[in-house]
Amino acid sequence: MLKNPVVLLDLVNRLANLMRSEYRRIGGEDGLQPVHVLALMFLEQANRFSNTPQALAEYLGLTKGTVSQSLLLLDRRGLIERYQDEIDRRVVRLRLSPQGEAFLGEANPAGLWQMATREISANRVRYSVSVLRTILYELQNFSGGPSFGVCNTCVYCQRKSQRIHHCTWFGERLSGPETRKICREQVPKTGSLSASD
Amino acid sequence: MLKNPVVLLDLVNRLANLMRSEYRRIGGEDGLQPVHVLALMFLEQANRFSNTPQALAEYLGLTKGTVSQSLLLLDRRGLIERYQDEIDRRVVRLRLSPQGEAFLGEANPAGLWQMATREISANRVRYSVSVLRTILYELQNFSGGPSFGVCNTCVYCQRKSQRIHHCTWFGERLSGPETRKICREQVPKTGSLSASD
DNA sequence: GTCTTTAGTATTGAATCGATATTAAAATTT
DNA sequence: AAATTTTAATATCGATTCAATACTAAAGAC
Repeated sequence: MLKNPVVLLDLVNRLANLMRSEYRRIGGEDGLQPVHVLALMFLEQANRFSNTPQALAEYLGLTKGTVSQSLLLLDRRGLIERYQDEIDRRVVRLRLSPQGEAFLGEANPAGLWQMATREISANRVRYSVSVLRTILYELQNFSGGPSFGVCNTCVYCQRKSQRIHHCTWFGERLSGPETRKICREQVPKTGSLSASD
Repeated sequence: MLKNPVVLLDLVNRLANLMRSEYRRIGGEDGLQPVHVLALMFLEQANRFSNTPQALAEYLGLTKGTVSQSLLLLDRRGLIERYQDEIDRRVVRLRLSPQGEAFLGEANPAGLWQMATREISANRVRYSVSVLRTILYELQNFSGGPSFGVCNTCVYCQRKSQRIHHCTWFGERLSGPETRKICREQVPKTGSLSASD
């Protein structure tokens, strides 16, 4: 007897397995493993508070030592750049190199997914996003890690005017595009969690 | 700029990463890797047309050689049993051993997930299941593998009477409990795909 | 100024994983 | 019916991931 939440878990597992195969296929041509493709995808989306090895390790659910190795490889291949943080000099910042961006542009790891979701209405996608986001938030509550949500759905993200946003967590101004990236400190607004049934 | 389907993909990836960590934590006490826990979970749910190494390989998105190694380990640990198919003697059938069932019962790999989804209404879960199932079906259309859905949502599953179901694909009778397991040949009914918006 | 904490890296060993080759049974063709 | 091809699964091997441990360096606490 299969209860519905378990069916949902099974679907998430299986979808992730399928996409993992896709990442393997895509990365294989360049000698990259699935985890490398996932890392590049993360760096493409991470905002400036979340582009560190530590954040990536939490996102992937791996140890920082393991992730350090993967980053070494990506660095050797010239797909990412590493630079020291100005203020806290222990912190390493990561960004995609032009080659890294070119790789993502050509390989397009989400392409298969986009084809598969093409026929699904925006409403249904939005609704599912809201449900999965709730689960993610609850999961991280129980297991202690950050939830990595999109900035503009966060309680700390305040809209000051047409173009200016402000993060009350980090106490910094945010540009419009920045608020559409992924942040490790994101805490979802209750509004964005309980979409109408 | 993040489009909504990509946000959904990101959520699926991240949820799967988190659950993978959970599987690692749970299996670690018994020296099992995440992939072993996933395999046991699959065998718990697979119906009698889908309990083979081949099907497991397709489910996990790995090669059959790789999966063969994992099964060897699970067999050595006494967590699964392998037996030959009566009719096609190339085929190996797999099932959980009593120890395997005991492990899943105690470790409860989906426990964290069930806690995280406890507060989410059955409607919202059902709706999300329907959306993800559609995506899974589309994904497998593009990439060629089977979709592994629950039997009773399949076009081939015919209800003959109160208790008797019939699979028009394999041409065999199915018991009620069997129709709630996962099948590799499942093709979702259109009804179960397009839940109302 | 010492101690503790935190971010990241190096090293090592176990385990996954794919590629290739092989075995054995079934299906197909001639 | 014999030969060929296909299919399910396993064995071997080498490359790669990954965790564990130890380590360095910077920041923060006392």
